[in-house]
Amino acid sequence: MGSILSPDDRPATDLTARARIRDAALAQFAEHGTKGATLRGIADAAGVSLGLVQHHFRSKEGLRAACDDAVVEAFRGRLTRGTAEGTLGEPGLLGDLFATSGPLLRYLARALVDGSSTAAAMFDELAAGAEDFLSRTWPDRYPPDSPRVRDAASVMAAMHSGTIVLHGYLARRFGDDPLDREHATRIGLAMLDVYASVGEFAVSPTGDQIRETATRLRDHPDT
Amino acid sequence: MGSILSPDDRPATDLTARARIRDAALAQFAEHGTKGATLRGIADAAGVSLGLVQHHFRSKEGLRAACDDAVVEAFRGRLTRGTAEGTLGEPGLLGDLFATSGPLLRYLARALVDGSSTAAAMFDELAAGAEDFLSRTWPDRYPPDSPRVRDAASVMAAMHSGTIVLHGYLARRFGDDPLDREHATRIGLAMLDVYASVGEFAVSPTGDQIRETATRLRDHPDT
DNA sequence: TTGTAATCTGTACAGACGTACAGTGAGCTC
DNA sequence: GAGCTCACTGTACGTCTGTACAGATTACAA
Repeated sequence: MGSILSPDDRPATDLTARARIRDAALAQFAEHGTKGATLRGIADAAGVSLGLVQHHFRSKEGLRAACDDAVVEAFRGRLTRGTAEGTLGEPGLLGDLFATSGPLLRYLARALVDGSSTAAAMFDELAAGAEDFLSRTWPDRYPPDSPRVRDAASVMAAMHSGTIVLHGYLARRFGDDPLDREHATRIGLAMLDVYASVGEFAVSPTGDQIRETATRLRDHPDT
Repeated sequence: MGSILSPDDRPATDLTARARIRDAALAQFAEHGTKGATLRGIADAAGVSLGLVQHHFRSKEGLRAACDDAVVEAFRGRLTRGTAEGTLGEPGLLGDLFATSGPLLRYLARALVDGSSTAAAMFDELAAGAEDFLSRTWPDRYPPDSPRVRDAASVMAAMHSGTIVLHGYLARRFGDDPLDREHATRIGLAMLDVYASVGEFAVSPTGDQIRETATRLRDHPDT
């Protein structure tokens, strides 16, 4: 049934037509966006007629909802487990996430921009995990529910999601698509490098200076 | 002429029709994407007829190119200056970037995902700046043109761009849109927080452990 | 005033889109 | 084997889209 959820080696013809349509929709939505993808294009990619797509999913919105469901189904275990273990916000999870099936992440990346409620929920879950991580690791710096931890966690979620949303540009610069399983860890390792180095920079005198300038600019927005 | 480039206080009716159309297109493209925005919707928003849009920009692609030109025009000075001063990759520039006109950044964020050559060039410029910054600040860690600095700079560019691309989610969580000038510095300050803290984490024993796991996973991709 | 170019409007058209629906055939039950 | 359900196809319809184009209006130069 899964096709994408449990990548078996069976040829595509062995899949249910319904699953084949959903997989094709996942790819088309990911590549062309919600508006750009067409039911006829999806039907062609799945090797079925336009009518069958309607028969199984009623409408375009219904098909999109089915794609959303497939994503949450695939990520549910991973996310809830991450939340339970309290490791959701730690950088390691992102690498784990990258190890997941590429098509799903590609779809999620587009859905994040096209604005689906599922993607929004996932972003919030990521931010909540980051908030928990920050508050747990540096309780004095990030008191739970403080504005500071809320801002930092939100931005952290956006930065990490950004590497998924913009994976196409990374693929172009890397030579390999980082969303393919064999190069999944490459983003994670680079992120560790960035954090280690720019982290040094952030606590350096120059970093303090930037922080002061920004703070002054925020409190006294003149010139 | 500028309208967006030099925000004067004159009412919209004082602007050239051509400039009004371009401004409306910027906003519509930013909100609905290249595919989702329609020439009729743009014409309505600008208060002109559909025919006039064609007259001034020939085609939808022509209008999009004009929007791209407006963006590079607005950013050219800023970016070249940043490159000359060698400050393009430093975190401070992002705050500077955020202080620019909101509509332009919103358009750029969408263009980055919809895939315009202009957006791609700007991403590359950002990555090149980050590469320069890393190599200049930590020459031994990031030898110029090494794979390591290339990976780190690419991911850094993606993370920073991510805060722009996903600004809608930040706006929802912040309560204020961070792309409005008065809250421009909020993202920058939060980023400094994230870098300072996660930077500590990245060089901690736990960070080393994650790095080792990821490296082993990369070199020996078995279970 | 006449002529010419630029600005601007309205209509018309071909194609692509989502959706509705009649119809076909295979499998299954009673 | 009659009846039924379900997977599946093909066609048709109304709407929306980008584009083309004729014509009206204005600005300006000769």
